[in-house]
Amino acid sequence: MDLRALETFQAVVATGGIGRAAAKLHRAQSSVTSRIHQLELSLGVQLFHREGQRLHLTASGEALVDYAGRMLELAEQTRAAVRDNEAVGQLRLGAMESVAASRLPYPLAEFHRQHPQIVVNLQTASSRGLVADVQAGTLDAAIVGESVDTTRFRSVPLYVEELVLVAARGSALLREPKQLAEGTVLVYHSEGCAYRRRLGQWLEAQHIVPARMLEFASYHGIFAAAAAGVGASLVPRSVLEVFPQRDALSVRDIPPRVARLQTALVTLRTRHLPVLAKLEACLREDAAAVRGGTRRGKRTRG
Amino acid sequence: MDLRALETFQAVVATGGIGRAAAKLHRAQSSVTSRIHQLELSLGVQLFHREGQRLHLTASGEALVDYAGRMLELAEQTRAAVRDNEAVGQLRLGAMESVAASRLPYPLAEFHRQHPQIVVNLQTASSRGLVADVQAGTLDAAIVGESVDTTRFRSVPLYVEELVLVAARGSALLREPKQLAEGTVLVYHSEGCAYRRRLGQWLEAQHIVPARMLEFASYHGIFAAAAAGVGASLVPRSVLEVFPQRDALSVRDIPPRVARLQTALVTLRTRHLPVLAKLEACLREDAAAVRGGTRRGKRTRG
DNA sequence: ACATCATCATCGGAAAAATCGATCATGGAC
DNA sequence: GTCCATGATCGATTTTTCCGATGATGATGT
Repeated sequence: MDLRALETFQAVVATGGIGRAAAKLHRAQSSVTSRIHQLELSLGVQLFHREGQRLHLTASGEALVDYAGRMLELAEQTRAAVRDNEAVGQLRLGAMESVAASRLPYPLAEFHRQHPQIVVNLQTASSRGLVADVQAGTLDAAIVGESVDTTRFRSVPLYVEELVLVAARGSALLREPKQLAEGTVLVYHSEGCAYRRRLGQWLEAQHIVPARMLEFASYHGIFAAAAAGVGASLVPRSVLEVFPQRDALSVRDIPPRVARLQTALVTLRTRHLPVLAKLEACLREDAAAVRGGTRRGKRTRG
Repeated sequence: MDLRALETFQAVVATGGIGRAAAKLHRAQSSVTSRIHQLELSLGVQLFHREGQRLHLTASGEALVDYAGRMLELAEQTRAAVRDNEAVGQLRLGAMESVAASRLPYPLAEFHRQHPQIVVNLQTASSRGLVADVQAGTLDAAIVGESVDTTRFRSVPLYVEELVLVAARGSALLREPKQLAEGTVLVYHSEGCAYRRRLGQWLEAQHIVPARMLEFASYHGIFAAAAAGVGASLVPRSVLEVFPQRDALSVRDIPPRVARLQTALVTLRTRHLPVLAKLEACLREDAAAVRGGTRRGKRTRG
């Protein structure tokens, strides 16, 4: 049984003749005849009763009419369903460097696995810059640690980052927050960085003014400097976890109120891309898995 | 999209690999690869994400898994449905000569159209003989004008025959029933004939004893003799209607109580043939059409 | 009665598709 | 590094599908 044979059969029934069906299907009459015969053979049943020139449906044939219609309909639905699940084009996604480094690799891989046709354009910037880019339409979506105007933006909570103080293993800087005033604080170079702002607010509330500040363009730089004993920094624990030489660093928690920072996927309410919903699904699923500690397929290498 | 391609796809998903699917389907690995590629091409969609050697379903692929299952299931149902509607074998049907001549041609043609594989073995005999044959198992079913024992037989009412008196056009025999005593009465040769019995009862009730009786083996004989002025006979109007030279005959009604005779399809309760149900359906439908006067496809030739 | 038309079946060859076997490419395991 | 498992690719072969021509059959028109 073949879908094309069913179509042929349906055409013969609809037009009431093999010749007319052949014309309708732009095929030779002999082809239609063969096809019907083959269908009858494969079903082991006579579909038409031939008396002279005219064809009449047999009981089996009448049964098949119904099922053929259903099968072809389902085939059409299948094509449509598969088509609808196929997203094409590109997706411009922005994220904070920290998120891009620690959180995104897995869900983005998953997304690409599910939608190989989508070209994901990932840019990193500060939270404020990202929100501005989404607003400007330069980005389709961004993952930020900012709270945004919910009238213009749609904001889907994703990960809760926990900020921790890090410094070289054994460094005196972590013993008490006040010690930070004596040393160098390593910060991300952009003013729009949500973590840097959080750090600034915390220090200010405690009337701590660091002796020196060093700006870095990447977390690798910050970690390298911290590990070398240059100073201390406030970083998300998730980023620290993907830092290869994290054994060279000491970590110190800070009060949860200051430490916890919600990140969210932010999109313009006016922009509705079907692809975006798929990406959002991947991210939410991953965030949920991270919260539950059961990220499937996660490979922990020795 | 092809059902075999869907099976292949399903096998690949089930076994988790093209090679294993090929083994399962007893096909070469390259064939499966081609088939999947062709399926992807025909759907215009990437079903698997190839990273290195392993295959992962894309979102489109996952959608197809569901639909492929449904399609193959429906295909199986189709095969089953068509098979179930296919009846094979032979059917031994008995009928009174009158019914066989006047009523059966159309519904039997319809039945044969619907079930070309069934060999219908039609025998004519008297009502009593037919019932005996059904009882003996020589016949699968019979159409008779008898009332039968409903504990052993199943009886489905079909046609109501109307018996009429016929004789040569202008014959005096039809003027009054009593005239029959003066002439020759033409009867069917079997004692078991329901019509003949009805005639006998009627004449007896009126204390009419025909001068002569002639037995015939067929209605053609009776009609020919009647038309030739040999005598009168009591025949079903339906048979008269299919007699070509009916213009040579005069017809006279008799009281409905005597004239009307119900025929029925009789089968043994212990015998259940699926084919028989189909035949019964054809006969009932035809009988209903005759009652309603709307027998479809009936061709009245000029 | 005869020719004509419409219809479907059959046949042989051509075109297309599916399959196979062998080989290559790639990434992981030892 | 070498093996091993896995798919992709290629050319040859087999199978399937299609076409065009021809034949058979019954209805229609003259």
